[in-house]
Amino acid sequence: MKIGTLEKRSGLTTHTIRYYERIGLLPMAPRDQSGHRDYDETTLAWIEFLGHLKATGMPIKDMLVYAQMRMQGDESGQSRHDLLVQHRTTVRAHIAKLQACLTVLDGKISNYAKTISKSEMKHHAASN
Amino acid sequence: MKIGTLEKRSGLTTHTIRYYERIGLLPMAPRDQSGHRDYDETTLAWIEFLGHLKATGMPIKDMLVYAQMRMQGDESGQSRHDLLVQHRTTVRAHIAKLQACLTVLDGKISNYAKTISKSEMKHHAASN
DNA sequence: CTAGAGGTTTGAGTGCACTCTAGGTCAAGA
DNA sequence: TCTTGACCTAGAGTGCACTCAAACCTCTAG
Repeated sequence: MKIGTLEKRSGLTTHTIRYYERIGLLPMAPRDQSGHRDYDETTLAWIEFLGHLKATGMPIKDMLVYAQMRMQGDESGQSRHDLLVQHRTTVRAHIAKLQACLTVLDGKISNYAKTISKSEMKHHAASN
Repeated sequence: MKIGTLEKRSGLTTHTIRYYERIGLLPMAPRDQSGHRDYDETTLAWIEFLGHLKATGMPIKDMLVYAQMRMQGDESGQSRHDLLVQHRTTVRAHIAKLQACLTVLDGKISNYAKTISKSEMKHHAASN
């Protein structure tokens, strides 16, 4: 698969794909006879997983650590497990915080709703 | 209340407080005779609310819109309400996405856990 | 055979949200 | 009186995660 295809299938731009390779998030892609990158399906799965880490707020630094361990092979299984467990804790805390904020937001919104319906009543009364 | 006190009570640095004022997120604080900012409790409440917007991922641009409406006074009640309702939708979607990612993460983690316990069994068998 | 689409590299530029620096003023305590 | 510390302004610098530019190469269709 060429980089343009991967762009369409992964949702990353070619710019970002090359950038990820440059910094080590993606392994150096094998090149064809004319020097063009040639990807297989596993890259797509890896990018998808990186997307999950990114979506849950993991900084690139940390993804890099995970990527390094992944390149080290099987012996890093425990460390990768630990890193993900650690990250999961962070994500859970983040969700909890968002939900708390959502509650505040709800309160604020219903406050506005009350104020608005009151001012509607006033207008209604005035127009009678 | 002086800016140093507000720093302690709000959790923002004085740098950030002045920056927020510069860009219009905080109203120009009244100054005392020597030109120092003098805050009251309402500023603290406002900063706290800004914190909720920030924590839920609202960009400063949007907070600025809300801040402008707030300065316009009561007539902006409806717009402020609408903005918050809009934002709430965004936040809910964000939480849903995080939870979906969390599920993926859980799957990955239990996969690692399985692999690790298998390799433990192998080591155990080898050491027997 | 030539235009155009898509690939390559290195390095510079962008947008966001701060964060810090330099150079100054001012009030209170030793 | 002198020093210390908290405050002031304008503007420069930082870190993150891209994003784009310039100059070049290579395959394919008309």
